[in-house]
Amino acid sequence: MATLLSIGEFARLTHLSVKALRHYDDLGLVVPTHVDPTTGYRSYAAAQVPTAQLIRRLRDLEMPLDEVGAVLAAGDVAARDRALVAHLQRMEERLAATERRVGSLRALLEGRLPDASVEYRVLPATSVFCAAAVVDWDDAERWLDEARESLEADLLRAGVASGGPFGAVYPPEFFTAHRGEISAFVPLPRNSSVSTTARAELPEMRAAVMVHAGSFADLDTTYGALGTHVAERMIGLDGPVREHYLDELRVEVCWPIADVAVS
Amino acid sequence: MATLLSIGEFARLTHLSVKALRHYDDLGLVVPTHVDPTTGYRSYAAAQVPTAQLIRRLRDLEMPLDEVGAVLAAGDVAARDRALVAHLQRMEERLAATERRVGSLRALLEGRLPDASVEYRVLPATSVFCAAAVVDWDDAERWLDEARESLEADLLRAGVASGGPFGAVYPPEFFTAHRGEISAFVPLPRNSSVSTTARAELPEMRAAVMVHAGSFADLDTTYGALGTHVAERMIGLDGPVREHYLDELRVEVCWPIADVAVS
DNA sequence: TTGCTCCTCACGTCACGTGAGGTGGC
DNA sequence: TTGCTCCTCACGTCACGTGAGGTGGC
Repeated sequence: MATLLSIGEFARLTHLSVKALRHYDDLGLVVPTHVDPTTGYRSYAAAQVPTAQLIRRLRDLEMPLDEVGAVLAAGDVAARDRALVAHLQRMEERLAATERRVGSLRALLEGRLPDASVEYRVLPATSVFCAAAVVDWDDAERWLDEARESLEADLLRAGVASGGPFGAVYPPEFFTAHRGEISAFVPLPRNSSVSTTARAELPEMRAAVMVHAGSFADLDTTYGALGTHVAERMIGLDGPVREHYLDELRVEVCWPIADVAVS
Repeated sequence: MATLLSIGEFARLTHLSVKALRHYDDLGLVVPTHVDPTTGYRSYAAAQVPTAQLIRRLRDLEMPLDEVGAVLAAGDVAARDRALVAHLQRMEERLAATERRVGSLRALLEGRLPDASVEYRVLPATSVFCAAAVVDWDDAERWLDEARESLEADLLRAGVASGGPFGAVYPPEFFTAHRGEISAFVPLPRNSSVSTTARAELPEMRAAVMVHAGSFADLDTTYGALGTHVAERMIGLDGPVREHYLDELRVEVCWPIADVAVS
């Protein structure tokens, strides 16, 4: 004879609102043990309190409801813990991103803007190992990290050293629609003869180049300075932008420009 | 002769999506300096880039758009900085809350549940200084802190010491609808004769009492244990719950029960 | 002429919250 | 009989994203 609780009582015990509980019922996350067929009144068992407490904690940590469902449905403790650890890791990443963004806001307010100079350059056609995928704006950094690892593993397998810094190509849609096909690449040494499916050729490109130094959260200021420079001189093209990741702190941004450009 | 940029170019310079830019135009946050009357094409000035960069940073930090608008419209730097500092402070509070919640999740998963015992007690009618307001669930902790400060200031002004721990009364709706009229109170000494508008009488109350020790993020587990205890014995009433804040770590939760209850 | 960017609705997303309008149990 | 809790739609919120369907400039 289990103790049954009305939805209002269950709400008070679990600190979940009645509206939230009905929503979780609709989604099948916490289904009342009994529903009166004529009135529709929900009755919860006291044994359902721990489930509700878990959901509340996961939601407090902003886990999406479909992932909450996966956690609840996880057959064994190991599968459940994997999902939980993955979420906690994402939260930590977001936390670190927030700190960088606070720094970036401070930098902007204090007028610490990039003062690097613009240089015109012809990037020669280059053989590369390349990985491409349609990626959402917010997933780009994560994807890029993975692509880098994968490409460096390819280099190792092929037994060649890289012929230059890791980089990526971003098409216009990536900036306008915050989603587009990014290509990540590692240059091969000149005259390298490896041939795998990952091998590709980057075409020659005339570019206005600016080196961004500092946090990636500030990268837009370099885009602003470089893009404004190019727009004022009316030499910009609509083509893809190339970035070269020189080291932890410096990114070379290469903005496509017309042939006519001179320094 | 300022440089004009199409919405696509402006998007690439600022790292804001075209859809977001149109949204900000609709809200009047970044209005293009020129809109073609026949085609509706938007043209942005290079001078609008810094505004866009500020918005991007504020949005990255999850500032709501109406507050962003207030920041942009702030007449002087002092007003702008007040709004920014207020937001950064809220972010820090949320960050601290997240850490507490991670701890709370760990505690639940590791089975570190409250094992305090339930005690039946008659809380006598009490004279108090009282502050009440309709408060949303998420604002409750902040409101309670303010109320406490204000009530303690009242005590000082009246020249009396408190007659017991600070506390609050929560009506059923507060738990079921996550919004309701909370009353915060400080007890007055017995036979105190101060009379101000803030003075009120808390009625006598029969209660099942459990002391919660630990983080407030875990308070629901005590509610679960206490509420289950009361429900199993069918002695619970639908009245308001009273909490007494004994010290930084301990809260006394008083659940209303029927007269018939005995231990 | 063909793409391409750009335009404006209208609707979708996510996790509920907010009423409207109505019914059963004490 | 009167409140009270509970019920089910239907729509609102927030900051955009996702198409649909269409037009101007090179």
